[in-house]
Formats: sequence, C-alpha cells, structure tokens
Amino acid sequence: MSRRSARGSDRYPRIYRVVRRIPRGRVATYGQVAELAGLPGCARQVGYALHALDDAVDDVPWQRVVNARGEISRRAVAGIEPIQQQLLEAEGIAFDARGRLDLTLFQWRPRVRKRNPEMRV
DNA sequence: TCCCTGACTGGTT
DNA sequence: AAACCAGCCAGGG
Repeated sequence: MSRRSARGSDRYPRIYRVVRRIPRGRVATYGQVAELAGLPGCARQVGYALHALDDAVDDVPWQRVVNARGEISRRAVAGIEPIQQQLLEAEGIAFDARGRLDLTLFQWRPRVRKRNPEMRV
C-alpha cells in the first residue's frame, strides 16, 4: 500500500449506500449517484466502484445505475449489458428499440432530507 | 513511482 | 446527432 491508500476507498461505501437507496423500478445516473454520495463530478468513479463489486457478497442493486443518456453503459467484458436490461425490464422499466429508457419517466428523484422540504425556484 | 485505462459527464465543435 | 476534450481518481504493470 502506498503512503495513504486508506483514504481513497472511503468513497466506495458512500457510493454503495446511495445505490442501495434506489427503489425497485427506478434508475439513477452515474453522475446523480456521485452527487448524492457527496462526490460531485466523480461519475466515473461511480462506475469504477460498481465494477469493483462482488455480486456474490454485496447486495447492491447495480443494475439500477445507467448513464446520462438513459442507456446501459458498455462494459469491457461482454454479455453483461443484456442481463442488466433484463433485470430492469423485470422491474417494469421499458426500453425502446434503440436500447434506451426514458429518464423523465424512470429516473429516481429522492426527496431532499433537509428542514425545508422544498423551495422551488 | 510513473503511466495508462476505465460500468462517466457536460460543454464545444 | 456525433465526435472530441478535459476533469475525475483507483488499480495494476
């Protein structure tokens, strides 16, 4: 381990905690997860964290995270994308012929947990 | 320890 | 609509 490696991986638990909050039948984007985890601008790291998941051990609904265009992101390892799509379809999410889902319909919109519930602009 | 590669994104061209 | 580009940062060679 290099000098201070312990610090960096604090992020993974934060990221997993957010992903676990995504309800069934809803999706979140990588950037959205990063922001909710307090890591704005670190969308790429969210992908990296999910890549590091061990499905045999972790109970993180990774399939509910898609890219900002409403598509399932391409993996280095083939064969996973169709599985992710099937899992989402099983939750009631619809994909168009081009393999995209409508974020305006299925994107998770968590309530803000603050005193002032909402002050719309 | 340097260098490169990613389950990404928003702004430009 | 598509290609490019600069940030982002953890791992592995």
